[in-house]
Amino acid sequence: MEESERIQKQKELIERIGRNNERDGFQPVTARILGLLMVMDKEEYTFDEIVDEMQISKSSASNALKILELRGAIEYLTYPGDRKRYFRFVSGDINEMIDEVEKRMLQKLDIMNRIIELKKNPNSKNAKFIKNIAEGIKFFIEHIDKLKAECKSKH
Amino acid sequence: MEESERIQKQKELIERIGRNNERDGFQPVTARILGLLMVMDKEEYTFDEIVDEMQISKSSASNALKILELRGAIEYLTYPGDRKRYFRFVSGDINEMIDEVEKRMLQKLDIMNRIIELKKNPNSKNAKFIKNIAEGIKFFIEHIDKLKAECKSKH
DNA sequence: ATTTTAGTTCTTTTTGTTGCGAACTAAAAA
DNA sequence: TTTTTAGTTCGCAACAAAAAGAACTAAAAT
Repeated sequence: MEESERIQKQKELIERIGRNNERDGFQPVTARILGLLMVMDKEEYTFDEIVDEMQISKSSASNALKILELRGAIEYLTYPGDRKRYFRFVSGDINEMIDEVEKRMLQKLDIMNRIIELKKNPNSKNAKFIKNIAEGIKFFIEHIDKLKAECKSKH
Repeated sequence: MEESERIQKQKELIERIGRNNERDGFQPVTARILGLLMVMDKEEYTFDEIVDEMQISKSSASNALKILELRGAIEYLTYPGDRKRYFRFVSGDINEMIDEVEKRMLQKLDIMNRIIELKKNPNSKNAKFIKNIAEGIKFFIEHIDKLKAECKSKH
């Protein structure tokens, strides 16, 4: 593959990652900056390089970078005698991802249990449906816990 | 607990479920109608009852119910000699939920692999980070598959 | 001391979403 | 045949979210 073609494909991938990250609650510009820092060969981008590369305003860049840093998705470093910040992607590990999935499942389980508690007739078809879902979620969460333990012992 | 208090708590729970469902990509009214059909004791609501209960316009109800039906979250049935549709919640089972989680993980894995493919230097720090995430995701997906198999044999 | 650099913060503009109401349709009832 | 019922569709107004721009700050360079 030619160099220019490869870079073109990297740019397209940033767009795809951007859309994917939006589903995790990042806003468009933020989502794509994270993509940039993940796919390109350059490992450290300055503020101005990001503004330039993404064709966005300084304010958008400033806000996006702040959010990404707070979420622990990126970090920046500085070099002596250079006032610029150098931003780079930080790898979040698999445990964090699993925790995220588990947290959402726990929230859903909590809701299901609350629905059941508030049912007048706990044997209605609807109540049984909900109980069944709650059982399934419980099963899933238990196995996620086992998986996390396994994951920890492996590393 | 008194009857009126219980119903009050059910209404509050609908609001909570609504916010939770919004995170799954449902819009506010849609998210809360799904909550209504999950928590209340009444198992079948007509179009007008939903309009009435949620204090929304017919058009909002119409659109929300269409979306919920297309997504397979609710269904409706009719009774002979009665033109009204009776809507009710349908339980999606745990396998669907697990599939959903797995699908998103597969998308992420695909993205990670694509990033690695397009790297100029596959041994850069950044590339190693990405490889590490990909490994973790692969590990997770494999265990999800085992879990699904186990889940199936149980039912 | 003034200018430049590297950003931040506040305000405005642009863009997108949400839900309503009015007009419509198709079937059933009167 | 006209009216009522049970909805659907479309356009619009109100609102919310995102990004831009302008004004600002603090440190460094000239």
